[in-house]
Amino acid sequence: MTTQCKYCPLNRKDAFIRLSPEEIEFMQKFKVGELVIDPGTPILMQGSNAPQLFTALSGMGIRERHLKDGGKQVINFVFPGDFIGLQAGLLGEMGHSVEARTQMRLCVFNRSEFWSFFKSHPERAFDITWLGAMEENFLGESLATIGQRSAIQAVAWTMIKIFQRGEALGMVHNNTIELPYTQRDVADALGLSLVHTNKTLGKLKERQLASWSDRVLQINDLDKLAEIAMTDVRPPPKRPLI
Amino acid sequence: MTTQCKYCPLNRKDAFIRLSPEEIEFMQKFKVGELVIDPGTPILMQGSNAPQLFTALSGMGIRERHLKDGGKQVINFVFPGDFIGLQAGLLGEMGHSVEARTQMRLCVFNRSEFWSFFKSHPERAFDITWLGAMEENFLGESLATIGQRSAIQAVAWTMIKIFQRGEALGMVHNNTIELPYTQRDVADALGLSLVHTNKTLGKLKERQLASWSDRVLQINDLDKLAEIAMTDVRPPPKRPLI
DNA sequence: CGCTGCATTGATGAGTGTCAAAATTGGTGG
DNA sequence: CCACCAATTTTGACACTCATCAATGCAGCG
Repeated sequence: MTTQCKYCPLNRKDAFIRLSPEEIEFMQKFKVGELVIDPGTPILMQGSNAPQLFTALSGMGIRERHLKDGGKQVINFVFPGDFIGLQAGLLGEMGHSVEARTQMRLCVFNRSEFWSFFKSHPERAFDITWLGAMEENFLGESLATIGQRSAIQAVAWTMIKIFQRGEALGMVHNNTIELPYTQRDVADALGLSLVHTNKTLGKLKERQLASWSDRVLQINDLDKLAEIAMTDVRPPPKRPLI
Repeated sequence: MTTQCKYCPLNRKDAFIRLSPEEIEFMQKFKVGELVIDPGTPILMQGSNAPQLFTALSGMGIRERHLKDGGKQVINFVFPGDFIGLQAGLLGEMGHSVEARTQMRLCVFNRSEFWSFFKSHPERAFDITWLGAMEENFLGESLATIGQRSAIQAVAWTMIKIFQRGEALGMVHNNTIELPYTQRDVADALGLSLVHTNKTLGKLKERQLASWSDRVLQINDLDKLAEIAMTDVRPPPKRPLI
């Protein structure tokens, strides 16, 4: 088998808390395979009761919530190492959809074993809950962004968040990171119109703070960006890997 | 002792999954006491590493996130049965503050026992994670509200959510529920200005859909409200009680 | 009885949304 | 290699929701 957890490249990244050999062996039991999907492929659908859960091994995507009128709200961006399907596993129904934006490689777990996971390995159950709490924390910050920050503050905040996540994963080179997202994605994440998002990004470029074109985001002045966004430049803490 | 879990009035409400006598006995071991606080009292502070966690036994409050410029975002409203301090217990730091809006009675747990909680009772650990996932789900919906819905849609949505939570707790009589919140709280929850929130509530009253004055919210036409809010009138599922 | 906090109302303007079209990019097939 | 098409980015003009400012009313309270 070519999909052994002990060779999982994520476990070596310093974005994550290193799994012990025992933990790796344990996780291996739950892993039922790998899945490679193309950009645009839906991974989980809002409202669905998926039989499988995933961890993103590589590639990027988005979490989005669809509204009745056809509009959508981007909830978060999906990076390597993200656990996908927590709500399906616990609530039996996803509150949002997850869709690939690049080609992605996914680690696949059976939802039916989710419960035994909790019962047999409390440390790992704790880690799952930890991830849930982190996501809750992030969504609270996002709420504050959409609700309280102006367009330029919000866009600056988003660029910082994306950049710092990428940095922790070693995706940043020369203050530069390649992103598969469109300006529409960012607009939908911030509750702004596409046009206004575009113009706001233009302002950041004018001011030499950040420029995003040709799928590449370059951060020129992180501190000044953070000042505009009214946020700290605190890198994300190490996360457990599921 | 007057604070026995087996007499907990919440456990009889049909908003909650009934705890078995064994579970009640188990929870009793973690309970270290009760706390009664006045309106306006902070329960947990954003950024703090609280040694204690709580369950709201009675009364109401708000979760709010403070911004550097003095603004604030209300994250959610706190109702009886809500678990308070998940982030402190897991992440070691609260992402938001929690503040009482009425007098509240709180069930107090020691954070130091949180871990043994996970280790010794996986069912209860699962329940905690379930609550976290529900909160995450709700915050996603809130994001969609603030980001995508217009003022009147957002206000209608909020009234529905509050009303339905109250209903599950038996706080609704004659389509009427008493609320301790101010219009400022709602404005801060929706990222709207106080003035505009007031005027929007006025519109709902004009249209005979909902009226909120003298601390009492009356819902006249839930279905039409839901139509405006672009949402379903699905009551919240039963929750576990921690 | 004069506070103080909250609700209410009107007037004005800024920040964003909407509409429309052009420019750019990337992909595809001839 | 070019021509064409679809998706995305960019730009300008205009409209409108919502924020801000300011004043009044109203109730609770020491």
